[in-house]
Amino acid sequence: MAKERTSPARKALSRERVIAAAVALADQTGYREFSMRRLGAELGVSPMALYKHVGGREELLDEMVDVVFGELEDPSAREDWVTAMRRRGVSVREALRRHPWAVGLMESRSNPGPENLAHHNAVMGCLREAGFSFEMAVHAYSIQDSFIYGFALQEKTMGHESPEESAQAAKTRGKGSDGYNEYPYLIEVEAELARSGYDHAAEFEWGLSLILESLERLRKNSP
Amino acid sequence: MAKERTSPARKALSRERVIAAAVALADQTGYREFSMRRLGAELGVSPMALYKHVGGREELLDEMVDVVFGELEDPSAREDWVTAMRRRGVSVREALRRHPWAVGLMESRSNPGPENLAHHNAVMGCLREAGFSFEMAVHAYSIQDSFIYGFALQEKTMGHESPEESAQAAKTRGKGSDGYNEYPYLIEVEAELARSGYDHAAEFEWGLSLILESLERLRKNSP
DNA sequence: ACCTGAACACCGTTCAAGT
DNA sequence: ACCTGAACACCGTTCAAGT
Repeated sequence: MAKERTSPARKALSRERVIAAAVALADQTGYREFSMRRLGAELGVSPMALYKHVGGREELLDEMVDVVFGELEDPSAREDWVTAMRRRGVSVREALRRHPWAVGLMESRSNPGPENLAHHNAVMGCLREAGFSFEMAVHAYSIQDSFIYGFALQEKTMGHESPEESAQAAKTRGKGSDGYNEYPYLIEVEAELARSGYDHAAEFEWGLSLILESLERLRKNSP
Repeated sequence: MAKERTSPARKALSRERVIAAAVALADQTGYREFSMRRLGAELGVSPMALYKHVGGREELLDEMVDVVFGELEDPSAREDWVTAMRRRGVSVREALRRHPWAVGLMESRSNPGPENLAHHNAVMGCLREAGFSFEMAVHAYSIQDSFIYGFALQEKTMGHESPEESAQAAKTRGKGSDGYNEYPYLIEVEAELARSGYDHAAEFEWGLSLILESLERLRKNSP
């Protein structure tokens, strides 16, 4: 018999397997708990084995971020630009809810991966094809992504509660917070949120719509 | 002579001195390099001495973030709400340029400090007094902060270059990037940025204005 | 070729000990 | 009352050694 695996229990490591396991580990444990050593343990391997496949922590993070970019909706479809952008915006928010560790990272990697480049190209293409000038397309891209990533940042903090859950949270928070007495408008917020809750998805779509409709108005009123 | 300082060289530690030194250290070295041990060294003291004054790393970060909130412009002034909000928005961006380590942290601290609460109360108050309904004021607050913090996040990545510097950067980046050939719209971006550069301040104010003017339109057209 | 152990230079934090 | 040293349980990463 020719060359045979001596320890057959574990599948051989590969770059793809390391990256996939890294994303899964970060999804489960969060960014704070994610480490090379834990990832090694998760794969049943010494931490140093990883370095034969991924170069280092920073390079691995680059790859993980590109996995998330790969999950975003491609706006190149032939719909009108507003619904194309709305859908891709919603898909970014949803991807960042699945992968909260990616929130501060999507726009902070200094060497973007292929999925990242392809997505940026597709968004810019969608806007240019819709008739935006170059300057306007840059503005439109900037304001959308600022809103989307900023919203994701805030939502990450406030948690993934449903409207009902956040109403309950606000109610119990209101009890102990005597320190709020100097802040009448914050008391109103707590009281109203305790009544009706806070619907993150609805808030996101309200903001995204305002931005897209304003951009569409500008697009229509230009040469 | 009564009780006298035995080691006079170092001023005595205090909560305030620790917090101020922490902000200064983070400003200089960035979030990545900031640590309790380095802060101790900076203050000429063992790392463990800090724990008599600040409870721990997380509590210290809470206090540092509240220092930044204390630097924001108070929108309670009696101007019209649009310029009040515009000014406070600009002041948030500027504060986050002075303190880039605070970018992911402003909206992610789970127990807000007094400056944080006072600022939120003032913003909400400004919007309510301007005639926004409670629901609309929440929308208006959410979309503004999403945009502002998201913009700061992106700007932090791209660096604090002047328009001229970023033009130069885009030019040299364009040379080596043969991989961009599949992405025609990205090539356009690189080419245009190499010509005109990218003015972060102008981009920020364009986006903020679009949001504020859209909100003002909604406010005027309501009961 | 692929993986490992020991080591290095770091973390935050606890706790008993010093003054 | 305030600070320290040694220790614990972690990091990312290098490098010589194993198979």
